Amino acid sequence: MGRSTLRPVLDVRRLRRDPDGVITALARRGIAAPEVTALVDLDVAVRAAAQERDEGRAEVKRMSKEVGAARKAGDVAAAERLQAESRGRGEVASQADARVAVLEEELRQLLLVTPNTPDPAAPEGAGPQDNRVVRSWTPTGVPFNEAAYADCQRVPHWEVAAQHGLLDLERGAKLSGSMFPLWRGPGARLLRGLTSWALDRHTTDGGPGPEWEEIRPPPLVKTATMVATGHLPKFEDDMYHLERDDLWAIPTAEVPLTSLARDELLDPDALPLKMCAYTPCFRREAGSAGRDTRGLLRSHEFDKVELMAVCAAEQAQGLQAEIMVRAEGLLRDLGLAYRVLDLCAGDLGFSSMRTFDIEVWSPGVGDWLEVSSVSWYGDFQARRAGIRHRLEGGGTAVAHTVNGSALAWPRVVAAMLEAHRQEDGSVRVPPPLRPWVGGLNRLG
RNA sequence: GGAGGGAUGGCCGAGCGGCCGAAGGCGGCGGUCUUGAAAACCGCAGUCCGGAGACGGACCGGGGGUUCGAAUCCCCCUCCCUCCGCCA
Repeated sequence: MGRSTLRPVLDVRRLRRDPDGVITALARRGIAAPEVTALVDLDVAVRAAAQERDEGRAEVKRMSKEVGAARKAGDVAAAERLQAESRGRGEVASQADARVAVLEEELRQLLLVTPNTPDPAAPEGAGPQDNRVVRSWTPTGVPFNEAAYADCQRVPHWEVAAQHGLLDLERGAKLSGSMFPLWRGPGARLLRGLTSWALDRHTTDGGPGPEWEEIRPPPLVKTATMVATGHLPKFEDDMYHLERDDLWAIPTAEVPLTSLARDELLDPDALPLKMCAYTPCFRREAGSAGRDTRGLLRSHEFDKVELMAVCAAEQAQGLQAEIMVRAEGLLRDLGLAYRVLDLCAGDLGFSSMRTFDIEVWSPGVGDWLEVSSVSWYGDFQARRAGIRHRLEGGGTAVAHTVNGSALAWPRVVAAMLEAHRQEDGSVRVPPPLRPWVGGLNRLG
């Protein structure tokens, strides 16, 4: 009988082969060595018990065949003697099996909450302050200078939005509570236009590489789907859960897109699987109440267009680079200054090996706002999700996954409302976006 | 919500206590034939775990049970399909 379909995460064999390497790698993100050695010890115990179980079962199988033969030969006495002996062996085997089950479950639970090892190329560091800025871009081509923004641009977007009737946060709160923005009129139109624009860009126009397939996944998913990407069990408090039907509201399209290939064995020529999806994203934001929550800075529900790829190991970093180019291309067309951060080991998300964040400058807020996070997960998620592919020379391998936002709209809109605000208070719509908002060239 | 029927390898589909890791087909790979391709014919080939290997074990939706022995029998769960009801 098989066991749970929820597999571990970190490759146990890697742990076995190179425990010191894993200890060193996880230390970079603050995991203490004893937590890793506990995993190694558990693995040794699992294998010892499994060997005992397997030997017992082999005996039972062999004897059972003899029972069949004895019966056929009409030797009832021999058959009964063998049956009795086999029964004893079977009991020993099932006791060993019970120990295996307990130990395996213990190991699995620990692995499920053990994060991925950072890529050696990820910068050293303990937290956000240590992230490295790898490049930045401004619409003028002049190096970024906070002082270069005019007074008319230094108005926070919630004021700009209120001025032009783009957002109705009070009524959003009336309907659903705070941090549930309600968009109206041209604001709603702008949001819809951005989504169509990005989807069309990624799924039809060239850009680097062949196009991405447009997907519209369900925004509510089962527990197994949330576990596959690493969002459960560790981050349960950040998720909306529908008790009655045991469904979870997705925090990002990454969740359903990754599970598209869950438990599948893919042909090599099907790779890379390149998917693009718009979805609403739901986040409880437990513990972040009052912090950076004004206007569109942080909300419980927002729209995002996501790019997600399932691929072979050697394709992963190229795809990560492609997603970066695509996400940055949108920001350039929107004329927004941005910078790219190479996240340090200590600030990396749970499942990630290497992540680049893209942040736009918000002159009204006076800060950089994260609008995209582009991550390479190695085989961490694919191992959980059971996504494998065949190899050209025969055999199989666990796939790699890569994804990134392109883009998360509320903060992009925030930056647009501020950076594109004119002397007269109106907001200029960037030309590339105009065909998607009915030719509208200004708000207000 | 009510009533039935299903879930088997990469895919489709047989099997319904031991000779079944599992017929057959499709798809894949390697040949033969061909100027080349197609067709036809012949052959090879499941996945996972442990092991240097020999080899051993697991896997027929998931979990549990019966049995010397389970894809096959029993129980529970999940999912899918059909019909009825309701409905954007």
